[in-house]
Amino acid sequence: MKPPTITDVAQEAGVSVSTVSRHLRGDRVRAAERINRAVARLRYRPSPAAQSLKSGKTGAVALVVPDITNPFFAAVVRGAESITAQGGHTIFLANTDESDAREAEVVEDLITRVDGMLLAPASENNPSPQRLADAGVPTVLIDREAPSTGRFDTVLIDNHGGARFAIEHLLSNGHERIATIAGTVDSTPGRFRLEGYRDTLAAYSIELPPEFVQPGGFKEHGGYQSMLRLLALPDPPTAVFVANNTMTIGALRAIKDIGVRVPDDLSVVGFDDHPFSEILDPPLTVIDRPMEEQGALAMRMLLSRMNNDSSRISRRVVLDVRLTERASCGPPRNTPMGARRKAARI
Amino acid sequence: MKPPTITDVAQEAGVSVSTVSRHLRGDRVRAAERINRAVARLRYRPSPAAQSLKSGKTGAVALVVPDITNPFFAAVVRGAESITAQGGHTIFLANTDESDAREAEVVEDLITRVDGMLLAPASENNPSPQRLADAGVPTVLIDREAPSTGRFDTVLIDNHGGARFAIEHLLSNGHERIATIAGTVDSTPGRFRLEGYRDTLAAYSIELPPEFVQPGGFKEHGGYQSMLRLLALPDPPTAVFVANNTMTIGALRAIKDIGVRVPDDLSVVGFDDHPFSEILDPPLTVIDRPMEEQGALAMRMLLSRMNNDSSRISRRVVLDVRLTERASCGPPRNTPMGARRKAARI
DNA sequence: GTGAAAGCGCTAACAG
DNA sequence: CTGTTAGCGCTTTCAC
Repeated sequence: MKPPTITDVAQEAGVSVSTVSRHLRGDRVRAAERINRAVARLRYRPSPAAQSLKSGKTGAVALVVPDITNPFFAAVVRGAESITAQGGHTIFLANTDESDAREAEVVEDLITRVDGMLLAPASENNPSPQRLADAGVPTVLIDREAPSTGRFDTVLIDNHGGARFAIEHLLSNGHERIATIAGTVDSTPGRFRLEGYRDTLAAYSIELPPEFVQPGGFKEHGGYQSMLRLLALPDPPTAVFVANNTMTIGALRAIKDIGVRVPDDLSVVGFDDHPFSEILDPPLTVIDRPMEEQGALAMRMLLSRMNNDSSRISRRVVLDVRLTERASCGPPRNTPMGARRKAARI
Repeated sequence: MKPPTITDVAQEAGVSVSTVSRHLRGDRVRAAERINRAVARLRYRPSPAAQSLKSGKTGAVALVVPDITNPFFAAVVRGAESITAQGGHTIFLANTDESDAREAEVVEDLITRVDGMLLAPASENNPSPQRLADAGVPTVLIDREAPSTGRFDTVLIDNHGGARFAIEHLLSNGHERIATIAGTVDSTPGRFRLEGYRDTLAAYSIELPPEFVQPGGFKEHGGYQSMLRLLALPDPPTAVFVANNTMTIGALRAIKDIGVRVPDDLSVVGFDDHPFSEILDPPLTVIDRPMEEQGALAMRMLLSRMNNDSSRISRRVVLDVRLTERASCGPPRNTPMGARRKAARI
């Protein structure tokens, strides 16, 4: 019942193991046909363990993301897979659930099992990229930078610009009391989307109370809680920029629970599109980006690193984002005088 | 720059490799402290390739699903991970995109890399489970059965009953012209949800035109197209049962595009809950099930198979589902006489 | 307790 | 073009 080995195949085909090995790896061999038959008859499958013990290559790459449920990361996976499809690399997918601790475990475990890694670190003060570098595992960072910036190939998007687009869109609708539900602030997208929010408001000389920035940790529940707090403010915002799609789901649930109307009572802009965005009532205005391309690009860069490119200079790509306007934004409602007065005081 | 081996550690600690090996696997050893220090200093990590070449075990299990984007499968993953967390098994996740061909590739590739597999086959006439059985890889099927039913441990849900709950709910609202957007009909859930629909209608002596069954292939786009076709019928249904969550998204998009109102013009019941279901307008009535439990249970069964349990009899678990009533169903609207006449003719 | 040594299945010189 | 052979890093007898 033990699986057949290359020796069994060699015997069955009446050749030596090296001939079998050569044939399997593509060399021209006389006994090709006989070997094929032997392989088929025995249902021989080469042992990856033996292969990688010998060659030092595993034939696999890992793709580690904070949240597979998020359609953004799902798209990244598709993009990455589209590149490996033809070439013979297995992709191992792993989920860290936005947790540094979980990521450390996962990376530690995968580090010896793969030839390269695509990683979207849970946070910026996260040792994983360094571990990978120390272990000599080619690594490309996706969407999030490493503490020691500049040392890794990275595929980012223009988070700061995206936030700016969102805020300016709200501004152009006449809003000033604009709040944000921020992501994990020590992650690249969380940080820059928040900075984009702040810088844009500052550029328009708008000052807002600190409670207008609510942390949502990129999780649905965080979005829900944050929106609840925002809505409970004595002087609530007339517009909210939510820094990712999962938090937006939570935020909209809170909005629904409270009975606030969008966009009449509150305008909303999300970050990252989602299949559901269009069927919401009203459809959601979002900042969108080339998701699959981000995954595909990252995989191409990784493959190139793994193949040869040992250049010391790391590449840092920043992809553009754009505003997809739907119907969740409108002019601010008439604020009661009391609210106005308080607003003026800030 | 080569990674340190167990020999390096042995040298550094001044003991033999076997002592190091023993210590690492938990045996009591005198030089424990010294070995630990050597391991740390050298940053030694055992080579999984060498370990599994020797032991025949990979320390990994695979979890292969048709669509990671689907929150149902995401929940299954969480459930499965919750079981392995403590124990030392790496989980490799893989996506087959509802494709038999892709699944064959993925399974073929993983078959030599793991000690066991959790698989949700893309369809019932799919050779993968058989391949796994032939290769002697312990396998537990999730949500979908194998052609040779009864030979595999399987964790299912009551698809037929779920469909019945949905149809009876619609019936109790006064609907008779009930259509369905079916999933992949050659997959277990697709088949039984459709049979549940048919059997329930038959039990109430309701006959409907064949166009009332539209295939959606479990994909969002399929749901969209199917709903479009349903709505374009000269005599459209007053209610629709959509056989999974992703198709429901597509169906609702079509509904929105056409301008049909839910539940006024059309009542909708979905299968499988989704974070978005609650924030839709109206919130969606769905058939719900214990998703994480399905994953956790499957993983427990797999682990038990891998550990010892070589009993020939396979276990087949069927979990209950329930109707989560929200607001997407109501009484049928007044049908114009023309429609009535045609309906009577069927 | 510990060490020496035999392989696990495969690849890549090396010598024909 | 083909066969022989030496390991890759580790676990596990087997003797001590």
